[in-house]
Amino acid sequence: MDWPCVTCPNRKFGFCGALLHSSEETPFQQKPNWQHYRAARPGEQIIVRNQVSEDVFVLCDGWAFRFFQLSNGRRQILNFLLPGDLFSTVAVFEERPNFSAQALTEARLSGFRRSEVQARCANDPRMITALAESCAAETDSADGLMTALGQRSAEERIAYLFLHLMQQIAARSVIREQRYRLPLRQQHIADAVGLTSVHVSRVIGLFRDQGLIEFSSGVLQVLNLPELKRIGSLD
Amino acid sequence: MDWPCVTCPNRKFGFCGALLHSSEETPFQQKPNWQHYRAARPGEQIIVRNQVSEDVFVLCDGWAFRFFQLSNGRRQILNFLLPGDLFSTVAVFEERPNFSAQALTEARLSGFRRSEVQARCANDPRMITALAESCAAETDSADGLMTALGQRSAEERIAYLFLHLMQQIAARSVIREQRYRLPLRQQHIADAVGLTSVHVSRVIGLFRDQGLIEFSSGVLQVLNLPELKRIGSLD
DNA sequence: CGGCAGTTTGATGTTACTCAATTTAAGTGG
DNA sequence: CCACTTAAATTGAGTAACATCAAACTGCCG
Repeated sequence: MDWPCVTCPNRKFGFCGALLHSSEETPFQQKPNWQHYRAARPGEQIIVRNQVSEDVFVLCDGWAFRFFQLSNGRRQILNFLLPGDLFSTVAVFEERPNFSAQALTEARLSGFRRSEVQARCANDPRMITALAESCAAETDSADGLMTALGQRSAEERIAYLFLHLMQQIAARSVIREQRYRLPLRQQHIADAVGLTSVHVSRVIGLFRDQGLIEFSSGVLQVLNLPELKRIGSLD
Repeated sequence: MDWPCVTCPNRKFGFCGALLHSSEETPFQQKPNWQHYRAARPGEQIIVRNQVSEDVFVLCDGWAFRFFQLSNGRRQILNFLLPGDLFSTVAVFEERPNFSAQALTEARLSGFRRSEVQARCANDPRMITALAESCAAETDSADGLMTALGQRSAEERIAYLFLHLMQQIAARSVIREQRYRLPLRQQHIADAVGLTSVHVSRVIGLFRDQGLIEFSSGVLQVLNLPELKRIGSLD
C-alpha cells in the first residue's frame, strides 16, 4: 500500500492541516509516532458504538459514513464523510462514541492518538479554530437533514440529499458538466433519508423520466439543476 | 424584574460555570460589562436565522427551542433548551446562525459578548472542556432525533421525545413520582417529531388509553415507564 | 454460461395526512 | 359567579404517501 505522502494527504483541509502544523517540531517528511494509517475495505466497520478507542480518525481518501444501528436491522445514516473529514468532532473529546461508522468505498484513514490531539488543542488556537469549523459544519448538516426528514416529502428529501452531497464534492474538487461521483447504492440513500430502497428507486425513476437527473453506477449527472434545487432546497 | 443572582443563575452547569470562573478578576458579585441579561416572553424570537449577532446566549430560566423555519410555514424543531443550555455550540464561533430560536415559556437569558467568550476559550482550558461537552451533548441529541425521524413510527418517535426530555429534566432536578413539567403544546411535539398535531393527539390518546402516560396542561405523568421505554428507546 | 447483488416494476396494505366539525380548557369582562 | 371569547385538543371520514411483498430484470464477474 502506498500513501501519497507521509502525513495526512489532505492536510490542506481544515482539521488535518491545523493538527499537523501544530507540531512544529516534526518536519512534514516524518510521520510522528502519535499518528498511524489504516486502510479500510468497502463496508468495513471503522467505529463501533460504545467501543472505546484511543484514536481520532480523519478520512484521507474514499468515502465513509456515520450511522446509528437499530436492533431491528434498520439503520439511520447520520452523514457521509469525504476526504478531509473528521469522524465527528465529538470523537476528539469522547472516547466512547454513540454512533458507528463504516467505509463506503476503499478508504484510507489517518488515526491520531486522542490524548495528543487534546494536548494540541490546549496549546494551539488553530486547532480550536479547525475544530470549531468542523463542529459548525456538522451541526449545520445535521440540522438540515433533520429538517428534511421531519418536514419534507420523499422527492424533496432525495433531491436535498443529492444537492447536499454535490456541495460537499464541489467544495473539494472542480466539477465538469454537472457530473458527480457518488459511490452510493440506493440502499444508502434510503438509509439516509428514511425511506425504503424500493421507494428510492421509484423516485429516482421519476426524476429520470422528468429529465431531471441520471443516476447509475455511482455517477450522478444533473440535467436540470434549477428544478432540482426548486424541489430539494430548504428555504 | 429580579434576577436570582448577579451572574448567571445556572453557573453550576457546564458552560456557564466555566465561562464565569474563567474571569478570575471579576468577583461573582459583580456582573462584568461583557455580559448582559434579557428576558423573553413565550413565543418571542431570540435568534433569527442569518441575522448576525454579537452575543452568545445561555438560557438561565424557562424553556426555549432551536428550529428551522421553512417558507411553506412548516418548521422543524431541532432541539429543546433547558436552563443552563447554550443556544448551540456553533453560535460561539459563527456570528451568522443557520437556525432560529424562540422562547417556549417566560424565559431569562444571559448574553455574552462573542469576542470575550472566544478570548476566554484561548486562555482557559476549562472553557474548551465545557464547549466540548456541550458539542458532544448536542451531537448525541441530534443523532438520536435524526434516527427517530428517519427510522421509527409515530408512536415510537413520540415516546422517544418524551424519554429524551425526561432525561434532560432529570439531569437538572429531582423527579418525584414520575411527574415532569413539559411546557409544550402538541404542536411543538408535532414540529419536533415530524408529524401533524392531529396525529400527535391520536397517539397520545392511545398512550393514555393504554395506561402508559397522562399528558395535559404541561405535565407529563408516566404510569408505565418500562413500556414507554420499550416503545421509545433507540437500541 | 451461471450466479449474485442491485435495481425496477406491480399489486396490495398501512400509516399518517387533510379537512372539517366538535369538545374542552383557559381566560376576560360584566 | 356567569356568559362570552379564544386557543388547544379531540374525533371522524376520506385520501395520499409510503411500506411491504414478491417477481422480473440488469449488469457484472468468475
